[in-house]
Amino acid sequence: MTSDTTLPHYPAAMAQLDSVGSTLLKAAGDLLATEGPAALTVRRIATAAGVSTMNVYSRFGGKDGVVEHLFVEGFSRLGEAMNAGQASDDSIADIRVCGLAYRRFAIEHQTLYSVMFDRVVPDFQPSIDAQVLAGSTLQLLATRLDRAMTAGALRSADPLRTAALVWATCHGVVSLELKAVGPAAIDWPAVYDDAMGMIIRGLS
Amino acid sequence: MTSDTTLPHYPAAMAQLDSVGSTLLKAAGDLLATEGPAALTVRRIATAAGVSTMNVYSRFGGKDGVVEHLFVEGFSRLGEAMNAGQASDDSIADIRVCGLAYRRFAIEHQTLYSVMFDRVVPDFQPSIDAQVLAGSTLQLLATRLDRAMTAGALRSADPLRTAALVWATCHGVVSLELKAVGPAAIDWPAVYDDAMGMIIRGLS
DNA sequence: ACGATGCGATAACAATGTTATCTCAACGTT
DNA sequence: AACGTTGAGATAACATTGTTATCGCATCGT
Repeated sequence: MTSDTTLPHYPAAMAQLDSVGSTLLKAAGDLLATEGPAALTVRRIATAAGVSTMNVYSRFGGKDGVVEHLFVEGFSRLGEAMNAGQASDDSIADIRVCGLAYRRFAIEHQTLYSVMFDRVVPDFQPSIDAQVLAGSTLQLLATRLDRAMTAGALRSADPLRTAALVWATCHGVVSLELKAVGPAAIDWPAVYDDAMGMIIRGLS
Repeated sequence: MTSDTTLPHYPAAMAQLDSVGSTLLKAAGDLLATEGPAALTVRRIATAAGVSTMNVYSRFGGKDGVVEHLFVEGFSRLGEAMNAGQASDDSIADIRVCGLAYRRFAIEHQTLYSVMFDRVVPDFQPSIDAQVLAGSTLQLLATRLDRAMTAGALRSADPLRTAALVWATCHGVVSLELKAVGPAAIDWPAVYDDAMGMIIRGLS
């Protein structure tokens, strides 16, 4: 629903992409989604886009440039997903909705999520700008938490630091679920629900 | 302190390693710790150990075999670290000590931690046995939580599921800290303390 | 003492990211 | 209008990776 409006932190670099550049990016995204990070090779991206290998270098400066675009695009889409549910009169319920949207995004876009949060592409390090943009996703959550605090539903605290805590908790559960560490018997969706309950109770 | 005793889940494969094999493993571990996952190449491991490349294949079946050994060794050492503080009469304090030991391990062994929890080595997937062993680390935490529950310090719940929740929370905070996502202004050690407080309060 | 066997080192191979070379079409200048 | 220049893009080359094949030679059994 926010797709028709301009996102506040949307990367400027994405706007000045020509047709070949955007085709390459789309091919890379599809490749990542369908075959995983191992399929993200320069040659496969180029051939999937129907252009020659060198375009990756002239447009993006190399493989890492493509990955960085996927990285920032991932955070933009994550921000959209968390922002989908609008604010209601129940600030606690809003936080729950936000958390569930977070998990849904991670599950539905596992490989993209792994590019954003794991070091799945060797030697790739997001630029400072990209990291700042990634961090700005926290503001969404901080705003929601601040509202819950002023409404008295949560105890007062630094909203940004609290947002980091909530984010880390959600990320941790999703992360372990996706990596399948721990006994297979663990009901991770239930653990995620437990986590949201623990967050609400622990911060009240 | 448990290094002179047999660990319950210590991988049997490590016991039947000859001198060359253990030298290779040591070289790989040092390489990983000092230069990061990118330095973990078959040739560098072998030359660092002073043997020829083929030994990696005859001993471990390839690079992934070495990585799997580092993987299970990492979880064994993590288990040791979390088990270092013995049980006291304050079950809540024990849990805090356990959590702090977890963070210290992750910070002190960042690259090993990334092998254990990020997909930092392309195409490496731990075997089922290794995953089970990794999951068994949860038992340590589950035991501590169970004691706190029977002592009345925490509300009753499935200990294993609660352990998964606590583990995921700690992992999430450490993980985001190590990856430096989010604003640089965030005081992650403080967030970690917040997390432990939230856990205790949220599960009481 | 001689042949077989098997281990290990060297070399070869496929695939990766990246860089260099080369071609040729489009443009400006006279 | 013709010619030199420039620049983009494709092909090919290069270094490095994991892995496999080949070959030599020591060791063991008979």
